Amino acid sequence: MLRAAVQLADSGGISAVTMRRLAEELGAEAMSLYHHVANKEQVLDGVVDVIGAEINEAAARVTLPSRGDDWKKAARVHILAAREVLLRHPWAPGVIESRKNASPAVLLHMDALVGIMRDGGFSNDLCHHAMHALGSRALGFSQELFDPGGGPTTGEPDPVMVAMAARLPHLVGMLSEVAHDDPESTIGWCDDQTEFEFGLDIVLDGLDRLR
Amino acid sequence: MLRAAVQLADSGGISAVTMRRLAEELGAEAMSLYHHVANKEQVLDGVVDVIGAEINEAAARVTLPSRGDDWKKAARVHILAAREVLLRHPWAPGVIESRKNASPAVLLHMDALVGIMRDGGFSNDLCHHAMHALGSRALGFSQELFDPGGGPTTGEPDPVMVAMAARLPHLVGMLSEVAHDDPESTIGWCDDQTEFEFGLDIVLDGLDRLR
DNA sequence: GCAGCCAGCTTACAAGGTAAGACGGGTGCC
DNA sequence: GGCACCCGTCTTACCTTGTAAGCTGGCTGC
Repeated sequence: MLRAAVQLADSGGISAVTMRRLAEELGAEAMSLYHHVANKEQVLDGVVDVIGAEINEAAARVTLPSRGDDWKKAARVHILAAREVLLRHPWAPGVIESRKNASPAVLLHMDALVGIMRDGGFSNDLCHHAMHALGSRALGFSQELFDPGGGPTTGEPDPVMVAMAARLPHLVGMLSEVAHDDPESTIGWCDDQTEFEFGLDIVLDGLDRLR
Repeated sequence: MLRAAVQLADSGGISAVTMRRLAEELGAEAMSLYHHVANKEQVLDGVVDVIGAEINEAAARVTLPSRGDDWKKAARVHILAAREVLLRHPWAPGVIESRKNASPAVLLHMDALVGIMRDGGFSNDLCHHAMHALGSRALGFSQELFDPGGGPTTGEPDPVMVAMAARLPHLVGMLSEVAHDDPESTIGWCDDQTEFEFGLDIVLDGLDRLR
């Protein structure tokens, strides 16, 4: 059932996951699902856990030594492994963030990350701050604020936006200079690999300095 | 209409904002609203814009000089002003993240932030990276991964969680040492002021170093 | 005084989650 | 061998929500 839900989301986005469609996919009726889960929330919890398990598998494949200074490299590949999984499931970040309860699999991932930091010499207190500072980056994504799916210039320019642009001198100046290449390989708008790693490295470097 | 929507969300969460309830609040019928907006998405866009305007007002009240080394302090108070607004509207981060299109007011806020960085001597390219590295922190929040609303120990311990704990040595060790004080003044779980500022400072310091 | 528009209203529909029970077949106990 | 019980499934139906379609009454401009 959870596998089917992941498949549905992969092909049609998370909104494609309805109890009826899920049941249909399994050759059953919607209400039959309720003998296995209490409600849809539990389905989504389970889906997150499936993704979490996939992340743990991926992370296990790239484990590096993490003693002392090595912690940073180890944490980095750990996190980037998680990111690779999420790139295959672009709907997952949203679902993960919507969960009220922690997924066991995701907790395992976080535990491993804390373990790496402790190996690196972090105090428990610093680990705690570090996990918060990383936030969703620990799982391999960083929610971008706006996400113009189609592309920057679909059709003629919006007159409201043109009027707006005059009041955004810095932003317009910045964006006109910085072209957004490589629209592939992204989760969101500019959340491409480069930007993600840039932000990640800032945080990891900052933590290393505090270590 | 947008004001009423914000009020509804403030008192009952974002799920309280339905077209029918919104209309009722205004002494009208649901379908009447559709003469002013094309669909509910536009209502939410507008709501974000209202919050964005509130943020800009708050930020305008605490502007600091931003030349040279001062940029960091200026950016910091700018961002913390935004955060204060969002603390009054805990449902807003979720709505903001769900938007497909940028809100003019939020763009103004980001433009101001870029302006501060440029004053500080950032190149356009570094500004761009910086905005991505900040992500939602630029607006004053950082989505936490899990959000146990009620509290950590509601009722007796969940047996599944107890079994799980044995496999999470680092996490359990860390959390048992680090008690979570001050559950007030939070948006999410541990996203309290301290953690937010910790993460923010790491990023700002990292950017300052690259400046 | 009339055409036309504007903003509201009524009605109705299509999803979607899920409550309430009917049903059918297998199991364990007498 | 028979019967009570239970488990998993199905049918039906309800409620909530967004929104399509079209009616209506009053104001405005000619």
